[in-house]
Amino acid sequence: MIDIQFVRDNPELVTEKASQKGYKTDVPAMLQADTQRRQLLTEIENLRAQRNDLSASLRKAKPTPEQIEQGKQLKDKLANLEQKLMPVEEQFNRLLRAVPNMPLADVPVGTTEDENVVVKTVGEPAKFSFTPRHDHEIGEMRDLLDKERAAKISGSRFTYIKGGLVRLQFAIVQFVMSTLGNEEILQKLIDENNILDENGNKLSAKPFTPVLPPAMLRTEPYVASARLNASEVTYKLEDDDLWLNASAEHTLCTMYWNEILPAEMFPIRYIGYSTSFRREAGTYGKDMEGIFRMHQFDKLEMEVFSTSETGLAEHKLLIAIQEYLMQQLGLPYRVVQKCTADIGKPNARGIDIDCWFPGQGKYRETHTADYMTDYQSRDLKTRIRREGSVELVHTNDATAFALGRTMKAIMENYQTADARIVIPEVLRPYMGGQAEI
RNA sequence: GGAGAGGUCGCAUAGUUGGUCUAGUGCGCUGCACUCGAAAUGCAGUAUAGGGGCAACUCUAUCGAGGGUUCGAAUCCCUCCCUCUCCGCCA
Repeated sequence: MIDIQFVRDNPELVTEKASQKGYKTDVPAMLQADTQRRQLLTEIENLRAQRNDLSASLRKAKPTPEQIEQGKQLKDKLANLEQKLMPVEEQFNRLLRAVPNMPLADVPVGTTEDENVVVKTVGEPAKFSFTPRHDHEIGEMRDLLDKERAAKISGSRFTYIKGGLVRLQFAIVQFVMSTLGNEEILQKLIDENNILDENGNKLSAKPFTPVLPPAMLRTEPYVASARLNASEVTYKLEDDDLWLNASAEHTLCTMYWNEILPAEMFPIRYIGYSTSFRREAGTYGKDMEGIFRMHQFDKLEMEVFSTSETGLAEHKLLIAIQEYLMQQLGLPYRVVQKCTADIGKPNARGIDIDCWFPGQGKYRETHTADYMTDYQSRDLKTRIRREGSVELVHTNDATAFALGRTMKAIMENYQTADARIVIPEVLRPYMGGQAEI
C-alpha cells in the first residue's frame, strides 16, 4: 500500500506515475473520501470520549436513570455515525489500494514489455557444429525428462525429472547455498560494483541464511504481501484457507508480518528453496514444449529486508549476485531494465535477466529482481526499531535460480552432438567430479 | 479425527460474580538519585496505529480476529483463527 500522506501531498504526481504503470486511479475521489472519513472520525472520537467520561463517572456510584438515558443517546448517535463511516471507509480503502507503488526516476516509461531496455549483454551464444536441440528432445533421448507419463498422472505442464538431471538440480542448489553463504564473494561483488547506500556507505557483506520455508500460506498474510492479486497464477486449497505458494518469496516476505524488529538484525538476507506452483491460466499453447513453463518447479529465491537508505543498494547487490551466478555457470545472458508497464504493482524498480536458449535461438526470462521500497511492508506491518523511531522496512526479492529454466539453459547451452550434457566446471564438485550427464 | 487447556502492553504473569482495568505486578530497558566506581536500593519513564496541534500536548482504537448483548465488556454470548497437552492415524 502506498503512503496516504504522500498521496495527499502529491496528488497529480501519483495519478501520473500510476498511469505510467498502466493503473487507473481516482486520486481526487480518494482524497475526498479521505477528508470525509477524517471528519466523521473526529466526530466519532469526540462522542467516544464523552462516552468514556460518562462511564468513568459511573465507576463509583450507581448510574441514575438520567445518566443511562444520556448513555443511550450517545450510543445511538455513535451507531448512526459509524453507519455513515463504513461506506466512506470502504471507498477510501478500495481507491487507496488501487494505487500502485511509484516507479523510481530511472525506470523507463513504457506501455508494454516491448519497451523494456536491454542494459547489457554478457557472454557469447555458443556456436554449434550441429543443430542444437531443445531440452525436451535431449530429455527424451536421454531419459532425463518424462512429460508424457507426468501428463497421464498429473496433466499438462508437469514432468518427471530423472537421473543425472536430478543430481544437477541439487548440485545447483548446493552451489548457490555456498556462494550466498560466502562473505568474501559478497564483499568482492560489493567492491567491484561499488555498491553504496544513500549515505555513501559500502553495503554490508553479511551472508545469506538458507531457509526452507512452508510452501503454503494463509489468505490474510498472502493478501497483505500484495502478491496475491492474480488468481490465474495461484492454486487455492479450498478446504483449508491455504494457498500453494507461487514462489518462496511469498512465504519469506510475509515471515515478519506484524512485527517490529531490532535494528541489529538488519540487513536480513535469506536464500529460500521451495517448490513453486502456478496455475498458468490464460497461457494455453504458450511454451508447451520442454520444461520452460511448468505448473510446478523448484526455485531458489533471495529475499532481503533492509532499512530505507540501503534498499536500493540491496537491490543492486541482488542483481550483481544474479549476474555472478550466471557467469559462474557460463550462461550467456542479458540484463533488462523493466519499463513502468512491466515492473508490477508493488515494485518501484525491476530488472529481468534473460538467458540465451540455443534450442529456441533467443533470450528468455530466467530471473527477476524486484524492489518494493516500503510499499509491501506498509500492509505487512514489518517494521524496524531504530534510535528514537519505528520505521517500515524496505523489501527486495530476486531469483537466484528457477531450477527448471536453469537446467533447460544448461541442457541447451552445454549439449553435445550426441545429446550429452557437459556439466559447468563450478558444479562438478557438487556432483562428485562428474563432468557430463 | 477424538478429548482437554489456553491466547493480556518486549518477556513472564494478575485480572473471567461486567463499572476502583483509559489494564496491576515482576523482569528487561532508559533516565535520575545514592556511590570514588559498581552492585544493591529508591524515584520516574518505558507499546503500536490513527486523528487534532507550530509545539508542549491531547483525543480515539487495540487484552488472538470478527460480530453481538449493555449506559458501560479483558470480563457475558456467537462465529472463526492460532498455540499447547493427551489419544488415534501417519512421513
